[in-house]
Parts: sequence; C-alpha cells; structure tokens
Amino acid sequence: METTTWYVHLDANKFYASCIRAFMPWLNGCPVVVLSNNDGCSICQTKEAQRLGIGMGTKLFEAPWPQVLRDNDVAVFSTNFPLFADMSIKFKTVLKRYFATLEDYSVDEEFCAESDVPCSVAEEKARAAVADIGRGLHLPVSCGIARTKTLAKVATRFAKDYPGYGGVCAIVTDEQRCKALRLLPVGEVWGIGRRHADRLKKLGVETAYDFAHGMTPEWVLKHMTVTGLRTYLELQGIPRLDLETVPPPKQSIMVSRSFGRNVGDLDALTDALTYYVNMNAAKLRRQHSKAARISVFLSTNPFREDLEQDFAWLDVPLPVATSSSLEIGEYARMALRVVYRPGLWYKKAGIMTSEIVRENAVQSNLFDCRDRAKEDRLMRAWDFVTGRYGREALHTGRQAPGQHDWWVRQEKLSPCWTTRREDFPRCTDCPLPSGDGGQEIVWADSNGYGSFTTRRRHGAA
DNA sequence: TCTGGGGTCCTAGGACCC
DNA sequence: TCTGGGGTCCTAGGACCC
Repeated sequence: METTTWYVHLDANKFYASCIRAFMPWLNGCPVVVLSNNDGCSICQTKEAQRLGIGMGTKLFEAPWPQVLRDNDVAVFSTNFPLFADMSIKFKTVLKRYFATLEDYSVDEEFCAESDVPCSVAEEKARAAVADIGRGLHLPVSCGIARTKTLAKVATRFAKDYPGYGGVCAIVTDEQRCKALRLLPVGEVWGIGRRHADRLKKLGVETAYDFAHGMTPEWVLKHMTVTGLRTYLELQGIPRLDLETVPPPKQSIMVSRSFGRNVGDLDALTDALTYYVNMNAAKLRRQHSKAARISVFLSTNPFREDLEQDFAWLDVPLPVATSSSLEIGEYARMALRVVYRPGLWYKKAGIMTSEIVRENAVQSNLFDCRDRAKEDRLMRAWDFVTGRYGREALHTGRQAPGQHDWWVRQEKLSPCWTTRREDFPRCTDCPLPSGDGGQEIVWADSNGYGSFTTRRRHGAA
C-alpha cells in the first residue's frame, strides 16, 4: 500500500470573538467585534458583523460606524489577551488527546500529521476532536485534511465556507484537489500575499489552479523565490513543508505598545519602557535564552500631522548576553535618555532583544564584574512570584506601581473568565422550575456582564 | 480620544578580506 | 601592459504569516 502522510489543519473560527461567546452564549448569532489595542480598529469580526460591512482594520470610531454599531446592537470588546491565550492553551490541550504529532502554528491554528493510515482514519479523529472542542470549550473549529500543509489550509477554507462538510473537509483525490484549486482565488492561498497576487492577476492568473498548473517552476522561482516555489509544489500535492513539532527558539523578541494617551515626560516613558523590558526579559527566560543586543525605540503619533514627528531607534550591544530584567532595564533606560527629546509627544515605545543565544552557551567577558549567578537566582525568584501572583506583584524601583496612566485604552474589556479569580464565572445550583430531574446552573461574572442559564442532569459530571 | 503587535525568510548589493 | 577574484559577512528592503 502506498504510504502517505495526511496533514490535518485545525483552525478556530473567529477565535477572539468565539472566546467571548464561549462565556456569553447569548451572543451566538449576534454581531460581535473585537478591537485592537487602544480600541482603535476591528481585528476580529463575526460573520454577522462582516455582513454589516465591518472588516479587518475598520476604524469603528469614524463615521458611519458608531451609528451602525448602535443600530445593530453590535457587541464590541477590547482585546483580552490573557483570556485568548488561555483559551488557546485549552484548545491545544484537547487536540493532544487525539493527535500525537502537532505543530503549534499560531494562537488559533494547529497542524497535525497522521502517517501510513487511510485518510478516513485521520478524518474520524478530526471529527471527534472538533466535536470535543465544541462540547467542552464552546469553540467552533474548522478542519482541513490533505497531502500537503498548503492543501490542508485550502481544505479548511472549504470546511469554513460550506456547512455541508460539518466542519471537516478532506482533499483526497486529484480530482478533488483540482476542483478546490479552481474555486480558490489565487490571493487566498497561504504564502501568496497581496503583492504577488496583484502581479499574478495582471498575467491572467486568477485562481490557485491557474497558478499551480499554468505557470512554469522557472518563472515562479525567479519572481517569487524559493518560498513561492514551495507553495507552487505544495498546491500540486508535492509536500515541501514539514511539521515543525519543536518550535525553533526566537531570534528576536519585541515588546511594544501604543500608549493610551500622548506621553511627553521622561518619567512616564521610563515607567512604560521598564514595564516592556520586564515582559521581554521574562520571555527570554521562558525560552531559556539570553540576548546580546537590545534596541529601544520611541515614536510619535504619525497620524497627528499637526505635531512634530520623530521615530528614534537605538541599538545597544551588550558586553555579555543576559536575560536579567534589571540589567536589560539599565541599558534600556540609558538608551531612552539618548533618544528622548523633551517637548515631543510620544505615542509608542518598545524594546527588542536580539542576538539571542541559549542560556548555557553564553560567551563571557574578561572585564565583566557582574555577579551573574546571583542575578539569575533573583530572576528565578521573580518569575516564581509573578507566575503565582501576577505580573503586577513585583516592581523594580523605576516603576510606579499601579499608576500606569500611559496604559493602552481598553474601555470594553471582557472579564478574564479563566485566569483571574475574581472573574471566574459563578455557578449557582437551584432547582429547575419544571420537574425534568435536572439542575439549573446560573453563570454570572463580577463585572455585571449578565448571566445565562444552562441545564444539567443530576449525576452528570 | 481611538489608527495593532508581533514574527520569519529571502535576496541583492556593498564592504571587506586575503 | 596586465588594473584580480573568490569568499564571507552584514544590512536594507521586500515579501509573507497570524
């Protein structure tokens, strides 16, 4: 028998909005929108919201949108990353019960692989996993199965668009592959962005099929480099992308945010930058690495043409690679004092760490007189305390606890239902009005977001 | 008032070295 | 007179992803 690896791609539908709906089921069927940082624009919108014309990046504070939101009772939420990240972990934990080989592709997507089995076996597992996630987490998931990762992503598109598939679509035969590619606009292929799509369209290439079967490999290599060629072959059913089961360590880590207001004073900028440094260094330690270079940047609001503009970036090579929040903070604040210009209104700051090495492969420096072992121990203690009591539990002397008035604007924040004790849904047992032998369970949350009822039979888990 | 925040890979071309 | 040539490193820019 021919041996094949079946690539299984799972994608949570409208992930951020679905995380909210999981805890507010009365929003199912209603338009829901999740905003970017600072509540600036839409980054996730349900089908109902899309039908009103809201898309990725729509600036909802501009006309006509405020009126549209009001007229249609659109539920609008700020980003809530603690909630989304935690739901992502739960989603992936369930998948691990079904698939042995997984690749964590993104917050809401996973690739899995099943080798040397008929496609029907992979499909059966996928259907069970999708049903399990729907039941347990109330997250809608779509799944595509094919011989290459790129084709599996194509299949997922069809699983999403056509309810007839019941959430799982497999591309098994060559006939199915060609049919799917003929229906798919070339710009929607994974790996073909807008630039290449525009260029291809000018050459008369409209669909994924036109691309995979109408172009020569030489042309693709010349104009779209080897990455384009990989996509081209994958669409033909020739696997060129493996599952990355072990995520490669990051080569650079960036933490940056826009402020909720314009910031002009150095103290507030120092406070913000120190906060970002602490997040950045914690990410380094989490992947057991250290960085030998940091970069600090500071920028004004480019949309405020009436104000003087500045975009400053400063690289600082470090004497010894480090993951210490304290040491990185010292250099970052030095850099900040260099790039800072009094009198300007800043809108965004950030810190990037790069030249990242494994923490046990650090090149030492003859003139280094820092007690690095002690600092490493201090950081381990720091991580333990903040891991247990939250990021706000510890501060360095440079920070002003609880006074982050530069913090991103999040006026429509949903509760952290799964990660903050005060926000846990409350569960109250009470008898059902009609005697069907069950219990009514009332969920509510501390922010007064309302409550809903669900029924559960006696004795059920 | 509000305009996201991360990342990766590839290539061309210049600098530099022997 | 012949005005090298091969190799590597670095950077900027472009393209892509979620």
